[in-house]
Amino acid sequence: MARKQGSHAGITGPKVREAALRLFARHGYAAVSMRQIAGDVGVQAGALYLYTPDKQTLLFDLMKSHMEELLAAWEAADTGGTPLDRLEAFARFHIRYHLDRPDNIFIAYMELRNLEPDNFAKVEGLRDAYEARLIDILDAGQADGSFAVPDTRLAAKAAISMLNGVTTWFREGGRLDRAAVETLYWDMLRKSVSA
Amino acid sequence: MARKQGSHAGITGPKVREAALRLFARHGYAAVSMRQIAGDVGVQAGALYLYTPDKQTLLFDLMKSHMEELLAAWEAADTGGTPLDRLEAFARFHIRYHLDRPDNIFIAYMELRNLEPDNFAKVEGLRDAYEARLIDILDAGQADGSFAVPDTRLAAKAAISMLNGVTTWFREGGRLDRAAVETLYWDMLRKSVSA
DNA sequence: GTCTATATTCTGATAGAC
DNA sequence: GTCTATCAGAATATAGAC
Repeated sequence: MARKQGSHAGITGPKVREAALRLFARHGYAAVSMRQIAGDVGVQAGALYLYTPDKQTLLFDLMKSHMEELLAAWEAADTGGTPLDRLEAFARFHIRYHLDRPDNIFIAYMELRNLEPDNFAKVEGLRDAYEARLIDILDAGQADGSFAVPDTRLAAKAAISMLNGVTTWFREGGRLDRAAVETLYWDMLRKSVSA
Repeated sequence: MARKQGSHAGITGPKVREAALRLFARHGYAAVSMRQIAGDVGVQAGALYLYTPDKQTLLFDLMKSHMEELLAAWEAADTGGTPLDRLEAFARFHIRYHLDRPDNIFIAYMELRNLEPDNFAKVEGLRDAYEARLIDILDAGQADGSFAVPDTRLAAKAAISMLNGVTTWFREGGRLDRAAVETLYWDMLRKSVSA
């Protein structure tokens, strides 16, 4: 990365990232111009290039940061216990984390195809690492008989797809509140892997 | 729609739609230029405007057609029976239909944000109509005690999210074949709504 | 039914003033 | 650290020849 690291670490750098995240999530990477991002931040288009070498790197940095923070947050949230305990912790963590950051999950799952091959491979690796945490839990439950999951790799993908879906429809102040949604999803997930 | 209906109904019209579908699914609506579509079909960019009034209408027509065909196909596939029978039919139909048309579901769920408000409302209405078919099945099962689904609207969304996920990772000739995938997903869905 | 040519606007990115 | 000015190319869409 050719960005001048730290030397412009004022307030504008983070604002550029925030604006890019919001706009990419809302309209898609390809549909958003550097001028739009600049306008949102309140600077001219040329000024963006003080904070990122190019548009592609801006997207990649956002996705990479998101996945790394997601992984670190789960490591911190995983308190151990029985496979069932851990699966519940995972489900509730995943929903809560993503409802707090709807823009992040949007770009993490929808802009993969706009990454250049090298960047794609790196982000996909991080995503696989996160999925592997869930597979480990399912394997443990399958081994001790608390789950009946014939294919834990497929089940992990199915579970994450289901949980991710919540961000596409949940709206604050709607028919169901966060706690209710969290519990309803956990209830379905728990039963779906039950013995 | 200002397109000259039928008068150019040779072979190029369908080819334009096929190329647009494939390219939009692969790279995203905003990232694909009319020149790329034209190049893929083997005509010049200007010639596309004989088959569509503009790029936006091309996207909208693809999404609308897909949703209408999906609805009609399910109406034909729904053979009735117990709620459990119908849910199994729905799950297997949905997976099979979408694995046969990966490009369609890709744009149907990822390009909504690129539709203009009027077009968005129409496509969302069709999507809601499809979802309503699943809600009906869940309601019936909840009423006769064969399912335990406290919130059928949320459950329908969760189920469709889970089933849709299959298109993001399934590859022909991979570790699992279609029949195995279909059965594994159905098994999870069945348990997730079980009493 | 497709072509070439073109109008107009926008794109990502850079140079250099202040 | 942000500005203005600008480059070179690509975007959608149209006009009119054949």
